[in-house]
Amino acid sequence: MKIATWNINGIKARLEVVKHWLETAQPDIVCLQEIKTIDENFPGEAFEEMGYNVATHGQKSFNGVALLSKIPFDEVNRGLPGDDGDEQARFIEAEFSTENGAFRVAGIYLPNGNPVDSEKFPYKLGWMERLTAWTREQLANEEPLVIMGDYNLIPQDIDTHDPKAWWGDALYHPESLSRFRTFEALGMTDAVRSTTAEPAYTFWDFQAGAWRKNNGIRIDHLMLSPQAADRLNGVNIHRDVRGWDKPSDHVPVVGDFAF
DNA sequence: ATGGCGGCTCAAAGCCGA
Repeated sequence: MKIATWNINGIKARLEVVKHWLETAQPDIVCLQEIKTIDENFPGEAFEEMGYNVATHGQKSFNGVALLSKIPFDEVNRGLPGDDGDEQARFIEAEFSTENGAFRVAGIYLPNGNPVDSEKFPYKLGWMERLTAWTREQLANEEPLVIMGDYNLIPQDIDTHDPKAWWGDALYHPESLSRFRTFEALGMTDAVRSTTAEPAYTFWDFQAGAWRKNNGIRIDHLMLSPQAADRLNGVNIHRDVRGWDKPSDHVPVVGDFAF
């Protein structure tokens, strides 16, 4: 089963690109981030015509996540628990069942957190702590769990073309990394890094010729519970998509699982 | 060399992203 994450940077501007990618890649489950629209305006019919079930957690103008799945949802939950005052749409998760058992998939758009001297940075850190708390609860179920999305986090030097330039940014900051290490220490495996030691970027800025110069960073991740990691056959970053017409600044990351 | 974008919106210039 192919399970994918992709920050599309606006569904209105990206619908044709997303449809084309779905046709070529044929993923079974996809989480989209930054749909940038309310649920009512998400073009769910376009994906239903392609055989997907659709669930969204949208928001006007900014943020917003969606799940597309060729197998039916057993249950869908929207919003990251732990802060009733958080109105940003950044989290959706669903339970699925197959003849080989149940598994859970969460799609996240983790806050950027810049600038670090603003209220956005503690919001990011708090969001990461809430994600860790939710994950700790889920792991007690001992089922395959994939938490994937735009983490807005650079795990190591190798995940950026210019570590010195990025160090101290909210995406590569000791406080952000501290929360990420705690999350990993629960037993969550970074799918890409578990299969390659090479640089493998997932984002190239629209500005400054970043794509042409391969000035990328790796911030889109599939993080796996032990039971999901056991069933990982492989993972691919579809970097060619960055070179298509009207691209997002992120590319899809696809895990292949023995579910 | 250095700077270079793109999507969103009360629809123009301002906010946001990473």
